[in-house]
Order: sequence, then structure tokens, then C-alpha cells
Amino acid sequence: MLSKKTKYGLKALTYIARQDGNKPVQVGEIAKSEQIPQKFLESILLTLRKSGCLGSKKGKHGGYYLIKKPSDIIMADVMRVLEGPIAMVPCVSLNFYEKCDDCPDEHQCSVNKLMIQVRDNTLEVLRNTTLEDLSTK
Amino acid sequence: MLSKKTKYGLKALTYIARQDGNKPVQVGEIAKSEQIPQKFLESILLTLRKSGCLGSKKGKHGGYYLIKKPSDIIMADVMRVLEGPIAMVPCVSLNFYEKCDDCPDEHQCSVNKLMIQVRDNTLEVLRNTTLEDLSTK
DNA sequence: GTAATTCCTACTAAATCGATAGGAATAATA
DNA sequence: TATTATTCCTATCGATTTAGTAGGAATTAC
Repeated sequence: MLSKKTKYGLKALTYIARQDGNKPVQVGEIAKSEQIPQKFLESILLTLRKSGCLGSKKGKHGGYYLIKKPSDIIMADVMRVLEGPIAMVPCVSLNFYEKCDDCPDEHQCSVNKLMIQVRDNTLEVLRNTTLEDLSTK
Repeated sequence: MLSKKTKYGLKALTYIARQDGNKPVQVGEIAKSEQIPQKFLESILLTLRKSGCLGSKKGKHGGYYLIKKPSDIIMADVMRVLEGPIAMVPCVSLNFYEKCDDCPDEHQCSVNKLMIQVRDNTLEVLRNTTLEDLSTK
């Protein structure tokens, strides 16, 4: 299941991308418009900012803004920040690889074999979808 | 993340598929060979049996066996039994559809749009992979 | 009748999720 | 400079899910 965190994060990014570009967008505005608990959204946008997906401006009239073109914001990257590894098992993760304790040889493991296929097909989508694709109707 | 339940279930199915066919395979044997807690595996195989993926024989010399050819056991079906919906959000699930409370129109929802793509690509794999693919090296 | 096995129900510890609370730091503006 | 609006940060919490464990009933082979 997709976490609420990821869902909210994607919605917020989409919302920001659909705005007029220059002005920072405030958390409160996004929260209200997208029906997201504001405090929760705050922490999510903070995460996105820290990971380089967003910029922010503090204080009055502050808010969040994109620091890249929507067409340069790749869903695979966003998903890794929000949801964690894209692979369903660590032993097939490209960015978060870990060997299974139990598995003596992962090249003979049926789970490994299947999950590599799933990972590759998921990545295919996530690498070729950008925020622009999400934010245009 | 793939649950341990699913991981163990897939490993057990593979183990059974690699055996000599006719004789039922005992939980204890699988558990030992695949390093799976036996009691946990019992409940998993029970689930698989109830959902029609496996047959069982009770009592002494009992155990579990395949009731279909490995090439007829589709991973999409197995995954649904063990892991639940393949879609990452209920609003794009084919078998477990549910509308989102928050989303006024899911055809304009960016999350919906992305997750349909992911679902389709994942299904592509899971529908075209069978237990035979997993159990042959 | 005994031993070995699946089947069934109930419980539990630990982790994760989805927030909430409270306030510090910063910036605009009057 | 004081006020107000905002992001930033840390801590906490209840509910749910996960990954088992425990104990025994039911069934079957021998």
C-alpha cells in the first residue's frame, strides 16, 4: 500500500506545479485545498525540501516552490524520498541493497527472481514519469 | 515492502513445485529447508490451501501438494492471496476497488494517474509469470 | 492405540503509520 | 521595533499491522 505520506506528498507537489510558478505556495493553502492535515503536510514538505525536491522561503509570505522544472522532477526520485525503496525486497534494491539473512544464494531464489522483474517494470514507469506528466491534465 | 508472509509463501510454493510431484510435502520439511518458522508457515500454507492454490492431506504422512500444473499457477493470483491487492491505492485496484474519501474526481487525481501506470506494469509481470518460471533455474 | 501430521483459535511483542502538540526561528510589514 | 505569519524542529501518542508463538483439536497411517 502507498502510505498517506507519499500520497499527500505527490498531491502537494502536483498542486505546487499547477500554480503560477514564482510565488511560494503556503502549506496552509495546500492543506486546505487538498484536504490534508496541515501539521502532517508540514513535515512531508520539509522532507521533500531536505531531499532537494523543493525549495522554501521562511517567515511571512513564505512557502514552498519548485527548484526544478516539473519535467525534470522524476517520480522515481520522489517515490524514493517519500516511500523508501522501490524494490519490494532489499535483495533486489538498486539503491538500498541488503542481502537476505536466510537466502544462501540469491541467484537461485525464486522470490529474488520475481521481484527483479517487478522492480524493473515499476522503475520503467517511475523513471519515465515526471511531475509535468502528473500536473497536466 | 513484501511481507514475510508472502516471501515465505512463495518460497514454499517453489519448494513444493521442485519436488517429485505426487507425494505431499510436509510443512516441517519445508520450514527446515527454507529456514521458515514452522508454525508461521503452517498458517501461510493453510491460507494458500483455502484459496485454492494448494491441496492438502491430513494425518500421518500428510502434507501439501499442488493441485494445478506449476505453469497454470499465476503469480498475480498468488500475490493477491498472500499480499492482498496489487494496486498501491484502492482507487486503482481492479479486484478491491474503493473510492478515496478525499478525492472529488479521481480522473483528475495525479496519484491515481501514476498508480494506474504502476499497476499496469506490475500486473504485466505478475500475469505472465507462473510458478513454473520461479521453480526452474 | 499411538504417532504424526494438518487444522483452528487465541494471544502477544514490536514496529510502523498517521497523525498531534508545542514552540523556536525567521522574515515581512506596519 | 513590535506584530504577525510562516517554516522548522522535536517529541509524543493511539491505532493498526506484522511476525510470530502457544496450545490443542481433528484426522490419518500404521
